[in-house]
Amino acid sequence: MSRINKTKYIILGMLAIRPMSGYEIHSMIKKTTANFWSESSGQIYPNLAALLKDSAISCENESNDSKHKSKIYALTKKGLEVLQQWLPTTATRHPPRDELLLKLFFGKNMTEEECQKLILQRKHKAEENLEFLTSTKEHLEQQHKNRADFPYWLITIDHGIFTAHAEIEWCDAILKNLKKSLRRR
Amino acid sequence: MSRINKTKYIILGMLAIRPMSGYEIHSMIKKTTANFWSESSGQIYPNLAALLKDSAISCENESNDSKHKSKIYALTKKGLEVLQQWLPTTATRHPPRDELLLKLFFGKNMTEEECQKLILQRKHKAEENLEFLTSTKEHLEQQHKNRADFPYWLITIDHGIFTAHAEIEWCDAILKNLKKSLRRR
DNA sequence: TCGCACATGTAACGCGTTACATGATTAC
DNA sequence: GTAATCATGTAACGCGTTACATGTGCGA
Repeated sequence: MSRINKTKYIILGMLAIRPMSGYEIHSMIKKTTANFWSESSGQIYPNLAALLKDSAISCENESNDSKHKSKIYALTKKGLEVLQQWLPTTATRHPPRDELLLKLFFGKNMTEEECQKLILQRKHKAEENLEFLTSTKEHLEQQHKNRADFPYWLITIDHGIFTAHAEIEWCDAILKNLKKSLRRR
Repeated sequence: MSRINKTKYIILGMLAIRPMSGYEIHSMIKKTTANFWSESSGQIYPNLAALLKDSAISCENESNDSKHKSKIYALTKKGLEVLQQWLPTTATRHPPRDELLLKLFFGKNMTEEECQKLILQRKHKAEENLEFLTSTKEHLEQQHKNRADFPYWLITIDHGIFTAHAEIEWCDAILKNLKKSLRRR
């Protein structure tokens, strides 16, 4: 039951921002929700077709200004209702999968140097991510401050920032412990 | 490529702790790695068979003391090598999926009360989890302090604790903002 | 002209969950 | 007796990724 296809909802949500082509939806997802949600085109196009069939979205063939011709989809009244019905329902957790933690759980079977290396990789990723999120936040505050979406987008970015900070602190804390035990040998 | 079956590795890792039955592996996973990794029996049993075929594990039918008869699996030398080869390789990220963040990203299409409710649900979950992790940590420190596994298990628990704290702080921060804007209406 | 971004799609594949089947033993 | 736990498995299903196919327009 929890394995229900949510691609439809992210499509509806994106089209609630403004009408878009499938390609635009995909790039939007990669640009804005990459930290907490991803979709592949292999999911998007079939779901667009299904939503169209259910008349949750409408489609207009547009060759906008002699440029690339694309299918511009728009949310219908029914589509908005479907979205609004889903949004307030309790968010289900899909099973967690953090490969680094799994490896560290079995860390006894590695050298401590190998452990250290894995943790450092994670730390670097978190630092990069933090930097990216911070600059995205600034950009958002400058460019889209007055959009109705703005406060909600900020919420998701802040989540990433809080999480990245925690990740870095955790890495530092356990790296310190590892160094201690490495020195003791 | 990144969709490679990791169930085999968690099985090998668990058997590196001590020989176990499939059922024990499953309960162990539910008890110890639930926060960052889960497996269903539909994954475990077929993978046990595959590992046995590859002679990465061995199997002994044991009816231990007239109790339930179960198949006790043990890691072979080859199995340990497979595990040790995998562990130090860079941990790959599987695509993230956080349904709450997705919903909040589209929060414009909800009432702020609905948003608030969703966030509170998350906060409660994080608080419960934090409590559970803290008591688990205490229990571990009392009971398993001298196991070689202990420091590594602690690392994964600490990750959960750091993350839960961050989650709670984030919830509080954005709830405060929501309340402000609710009051402004 | 070569590559990149734009643009839409399909097919294969397999991972992982859910649900079910079966049966023993223990505890109330 | 009947519910819960121990214990092992299988089958269906579908989600999601990867890879591929196809083609346009633009800039270096």
